[in-house]
Amino acid sequence: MKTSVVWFRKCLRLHDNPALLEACKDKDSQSVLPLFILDPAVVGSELDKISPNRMRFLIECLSDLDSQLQALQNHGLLIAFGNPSEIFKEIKKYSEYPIGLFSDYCSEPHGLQVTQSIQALFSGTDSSSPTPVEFFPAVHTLTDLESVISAPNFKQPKSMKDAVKLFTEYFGLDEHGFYRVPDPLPVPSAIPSFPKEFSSHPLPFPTISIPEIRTRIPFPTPEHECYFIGGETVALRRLKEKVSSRPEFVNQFRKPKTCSTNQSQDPQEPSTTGLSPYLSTGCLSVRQLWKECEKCHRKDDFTKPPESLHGQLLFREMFYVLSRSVENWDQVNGNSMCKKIDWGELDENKLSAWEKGMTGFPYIDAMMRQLEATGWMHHLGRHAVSCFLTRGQLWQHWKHGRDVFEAKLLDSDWALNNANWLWLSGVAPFSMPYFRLYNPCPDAKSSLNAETKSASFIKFWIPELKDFPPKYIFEPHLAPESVQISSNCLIGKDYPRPIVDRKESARENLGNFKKSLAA
DNA sequence: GGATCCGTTGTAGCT
DNA sequence: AAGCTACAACGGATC
Repeated sequence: MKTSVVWFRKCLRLHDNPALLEACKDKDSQSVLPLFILDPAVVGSELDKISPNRMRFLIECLSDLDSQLQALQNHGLLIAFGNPSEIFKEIKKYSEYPIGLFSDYCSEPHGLQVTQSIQALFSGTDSSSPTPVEFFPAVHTLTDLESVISAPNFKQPKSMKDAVKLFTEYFGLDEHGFYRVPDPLPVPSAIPSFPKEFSSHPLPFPTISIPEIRTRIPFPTPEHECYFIGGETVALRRLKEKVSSRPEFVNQFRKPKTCSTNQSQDPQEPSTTGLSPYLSTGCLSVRQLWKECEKCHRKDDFTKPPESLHGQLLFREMFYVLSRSVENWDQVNGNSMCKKIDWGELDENKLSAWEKGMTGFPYIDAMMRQLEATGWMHHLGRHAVSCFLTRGQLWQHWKHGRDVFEAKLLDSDWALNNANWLWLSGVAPFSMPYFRLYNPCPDAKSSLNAETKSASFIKFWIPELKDFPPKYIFEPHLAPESVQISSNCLIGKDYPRPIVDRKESARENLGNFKKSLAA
């Protein structure tokens, strides 16, 4: 007889959760302890390492998980607050029965280190019989990263072509040419009872309840900042609404053609699926999403990678493979995927103008204010603002932008965030001609903005410009003074002048980039 | 081994 | 409105 701990790590859900399912199926599990650990190394000891909005989203994920567990068990989620291996040390000592640990694999450096110390803890000589510890692979990603990167012929993928080759070999193809991705696992029909000694308080390790966490972060968040609500329930509903019930949308999906300035009735509803925050927190299984897209593809003709939704997921997978196999993935030094560019000294004013959405470039500023307020930004907006901050206009080191995204994005993901900054700043050896810049003022002629629809997006996030004629909305400093007066917004007073000349800075930066590459 | 091709999603200006 | 061409011109893979 044993107590099985199901440690929810990067997988805050009941569906397609092998750790939970196996713990429930295990004949020796006389009780199951569903556990989440709030790790100060991740969230900060004052819960201030990530933005309040990200904390808010996380709480909602945990709260949803808790109520779903309660429906299947006589108890809900236990939330511990501290260093995971210390907590497991205490759990082992305190538990009435031997502990079995069921969890999911984590590929991030901190996660790997934690996994290692826990494995050491459970294989220690202090217990008479070895206790089973299992970290299930291929839970947060489609592939088992360890087996991918340890394959004898493994080569780090640098393009979609490489990635397709790698994943075709890994999965194999079925008779219709689809990858043989296993079906997602079902939700367990019942969960063995909660171990009773863990339901009495206090426990010999720090715990924290959801209401307690709420009191410790700045609340309430204004309503318009809570567009994405965390949790598996919302994730599965969104999956159905955005993907499963829209085969035409899925089959015709072309990422570069989607609109970055959300032109639907709802100014906050993305033109894409908006599922990324649910993938990063593991409220939604990537395998489940893959399979739902595949079901659509089986009905009709469909777009192909890299533009398709499957293509987007393949990039995600490729970046995960790289993040696990490239040493020092988030560093400049010792990172084989990072070209050395002389970014010079940090310019606090430029960085802060960028972060606050006060650069005087409305498209850039609207994107950055949306990020600050809601924790989300369209992928092409991310391209534009990261290019703008680095090789495009402001010539600031990519790591500063990376840190801002890391703290604020609801879909923050260590592997992907670093990958995208390496790529967009031009330092990664992925195919990306460094001279290919994004225009921070994409005007009405550009394919990005048919007519003046984007103006409503910009006005929504930059109320200073709400009366401005769409003609000048991307470059308001070019509006004649009379227009500025009648639009109730004087440029340089009510809204900043552009902090750099966009063409001049681009020309200069291109030269600097070339110089650094030649050096 | 020099030429050529191509790269997740560019931009500007024309028809 | 969508599609074409020119722009500028890297670096790795392929021929």
